[in-house]
Amino acid sequence: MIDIKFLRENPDAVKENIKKKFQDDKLPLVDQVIELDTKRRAVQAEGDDLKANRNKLSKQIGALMAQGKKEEAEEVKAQVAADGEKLAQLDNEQKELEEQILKIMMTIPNIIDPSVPIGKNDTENVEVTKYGDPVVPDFEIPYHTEIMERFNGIDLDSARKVAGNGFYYLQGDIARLHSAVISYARDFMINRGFTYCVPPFMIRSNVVTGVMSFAEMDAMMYKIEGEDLYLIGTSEHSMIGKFIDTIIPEEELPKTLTSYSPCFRKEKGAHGIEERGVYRIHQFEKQEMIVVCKPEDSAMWFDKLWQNTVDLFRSMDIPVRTLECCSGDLADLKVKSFDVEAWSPRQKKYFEVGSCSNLGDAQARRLKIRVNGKDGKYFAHTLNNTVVAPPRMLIAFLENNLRADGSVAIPEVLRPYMGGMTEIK
RNA sequence: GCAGACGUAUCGAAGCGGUCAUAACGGGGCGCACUCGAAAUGCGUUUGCCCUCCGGGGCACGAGGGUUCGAAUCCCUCCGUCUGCGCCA
Repeated sequence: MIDIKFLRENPDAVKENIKKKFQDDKLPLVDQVIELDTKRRAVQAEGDDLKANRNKLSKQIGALMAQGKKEEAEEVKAQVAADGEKLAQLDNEQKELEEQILKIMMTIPNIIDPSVPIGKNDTENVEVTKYGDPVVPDFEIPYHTEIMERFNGIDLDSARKVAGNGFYYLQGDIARLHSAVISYARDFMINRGFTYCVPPFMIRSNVVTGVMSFAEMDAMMYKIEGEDLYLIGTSEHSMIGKFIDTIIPEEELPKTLTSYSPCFRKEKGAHGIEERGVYRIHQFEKQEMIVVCKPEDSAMWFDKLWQNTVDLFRSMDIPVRTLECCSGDLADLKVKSFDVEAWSPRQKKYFEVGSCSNLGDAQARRLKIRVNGKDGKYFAHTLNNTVVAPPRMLIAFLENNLRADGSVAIPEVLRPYMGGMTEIK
């Protein structure tokens, strides 16, 4: 969410930004919200005057009552009552206007970074850098579930019976590998100075609306029946929510946290969960990183964050590349975003395994996350990035470490987490 | 889950229908004075948001409603904390 003051003073910049995101249908909203805002301020001014008057008269009544001048007090009471209806009406009007303004402001996209490439949708995302050689071996790489099944590592049939499509049982060495990756990723981030955190896996609706847009909420979040609780779609939600309504002393920044959680997603819309296997599912586990920092530091942190994911994958010898989200593919709350993609020797292309985002002050404004600085208070900047989401990373892992004889090599760094195993066979 | 108590600034806490909200009183922090320096002492300072014709004005006592001319104070709902009982990994 952008600052309405900024919108008021720079309507053209906001419109230009909307155009860059190819959301021209939202253009009229800018003038609309300015008009509503002007009205709101007028209504507030009028209401405030009436309240000032009421406060003054109420004080007089108090004084008169104290002196025992009952009749005079009654007279003044009548005066206050006269404005009562008008005041109630103005209050209502103001509230209504504020709601309308907020609703629109929530849909106006955040101002994107000047470096973001302009493009309509994900087909126009831009490759930034490749890391490692995308090797295609001379033997055939089977579909990832097939590799898993060879080791009796997955049971999708039972999962479908128990929970439906989009769930899985991981078993044996594959399940162990899954946990090993999470543990390794956790320690990897701890070694880079991040603080490990296990957050709540459910959050209240006010946190949900603070961290994501309505569209995302509808497509992603599972609601707990009869409670004001949602299952988190990523630990980013509870980790950013941790700072709701706080004023952080400037010297405590940056907050650099790495969190573990299961993630629950409806995956409603575009691709659904038709895809076979564990690529797109309703439940997965993820190691995440988030940063809360000063505005001037967020660009620097953005680069550090995606670099962490690249380094993690490279330490397991998986080729990756970074892909920059173009303007049209960028979620409304985001200033800039990179996907980290891993190489799939089977598909002979890269596929998404992580997403790194700089939200600027958009989440902070919604959640009231402020910093107490030398020159006053300001909204913090927030960022988040996937360290690793194992089901998806297992695909990359198995495909890239599969040998011609059907065994899977365990890279050096993971062995301590696998009880010393050097391969799965 | 049941019952009771509670939620006021940075912390403890007073106020329980108007004279109490930049909030009493106390602690802490910061600044100044005294001092060679420190301690002690003294003085000062220490919430956020909205509007503004920059004179001011409004809002906020966990959150949201209600009663009232007027609510921190009375009533209702919700959230949270504590204590006891119950239940549970």
